[in-house]
Amino acid sequence: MTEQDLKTEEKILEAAMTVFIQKGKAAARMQEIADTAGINKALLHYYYRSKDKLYESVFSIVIKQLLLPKIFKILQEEEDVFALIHQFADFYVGVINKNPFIPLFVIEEINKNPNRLSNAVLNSGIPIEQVIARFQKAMDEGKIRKTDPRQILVNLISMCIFPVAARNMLLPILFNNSKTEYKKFLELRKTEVAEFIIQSIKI
Amino acid sequence: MTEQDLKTEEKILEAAMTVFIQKGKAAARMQEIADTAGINKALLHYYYRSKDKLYESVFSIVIKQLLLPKIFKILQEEEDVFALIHQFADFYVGVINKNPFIPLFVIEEINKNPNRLSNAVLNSGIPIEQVIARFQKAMDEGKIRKTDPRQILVNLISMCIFPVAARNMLLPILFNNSKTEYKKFLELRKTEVAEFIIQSIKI
DNA sequence: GTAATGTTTAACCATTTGGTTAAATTATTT
DNA sequence: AAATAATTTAACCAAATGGTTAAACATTAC
Repeated sequence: MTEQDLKTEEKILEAAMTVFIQKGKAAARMQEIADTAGINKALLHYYYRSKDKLYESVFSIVIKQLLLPKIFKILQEEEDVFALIHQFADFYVGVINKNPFIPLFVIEEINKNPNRLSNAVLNSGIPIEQVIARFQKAMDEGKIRKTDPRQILVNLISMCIFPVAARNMLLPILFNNSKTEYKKFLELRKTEVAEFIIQSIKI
Repeated sequence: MTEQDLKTEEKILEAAMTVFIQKGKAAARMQEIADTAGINKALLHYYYRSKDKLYESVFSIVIKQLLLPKIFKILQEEEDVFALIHQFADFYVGVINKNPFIPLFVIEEINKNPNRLSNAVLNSGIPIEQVIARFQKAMDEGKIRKTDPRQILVNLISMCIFPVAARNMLLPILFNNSKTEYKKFLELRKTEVAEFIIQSIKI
């Protein structure tokens, strides 16, 4: 049944996501994925023939449906540079926070399969150069001080992603293991990061 | 022979480091580590009984000898907040750049063994609170604008670590796969990150 | 109701991999 | 030279794991 089909496939994908993220591809066990999905190994292979194929699917979903399209579109839509930075930080921190597994997943993938993600990004039509150009333009117009615009972009991305990727390190060290405190902290970051950057680059 | 002993043990540790970082613990193969070290599997087990023990050794070295002691001492020595930020960024970017495997290694470890690293940090006597307090003091003195000092610290760490961890993603996207360009970029970051922060928080 | 599809069970296979062992060889020490 | 330690070779084992298969059962479609 189509209805049931989707449900099971969804269940599998979510389970696979969880396990692949927690354990990494190599350490992830098909049995555990099946268990997490509430089905058995045979059915798991019935839907996704191999571990590789399953991983491929998960990766594809994470990248194509969660990361690429939504995130960077903002950069095209927003006119003002400062508003753009705000939108970006707000949305990016939000997405990452909702899917805290993404950064690690992506970072791990990057290092084991360097070309795949960068190709995906490069082929996605994401106008990185346009973003860079936008910063450049703002510099030329005297709105922000002059620096390598890539530094700004890297700073922005770093500050959005890292705190989530390093969550398990920050939690005990900075937040006494209080998850609510950490959540509040991340919530504040949505505006904080943008303000931090704007404060730094505005003239 | 003591001389040879150290050499072989060193070779093994370096090889293990390389492989563990590139592949992650689970995907790392003892055979590959042996090959990388230029020895055979039997000798590998002769020195380090098991994969777990070997990993433990590598992790211990990375954390204790490379990360913890050197990095944060600066924070105690430097008087001026701005100088402190400069020293920190300079040193941190430098260390990470020299050992670009560290961030991923640590991040992976964090997520598979959440307590170990944070315990290490907490038990290392590193005065995180003092760092926070230093920012706080600078705020009280009206030297920097008021924010959650943890935000500053997290920003600092994020901007130092992330660009290296995401190296393989940034390289093709922002630097046309030019390693020299990327290296220049990171070299500049040593001062750039500090300036970026100071510019943002100074009054 | 019957065919098709989804799902379970459970046994099974092939491969990979961590780890061992024992014997032979080479280098070091004393 | 003799003893000791380092290193290699190569065969081997046990466990884990990805993946298969076939038969039975359940559910849904037509």
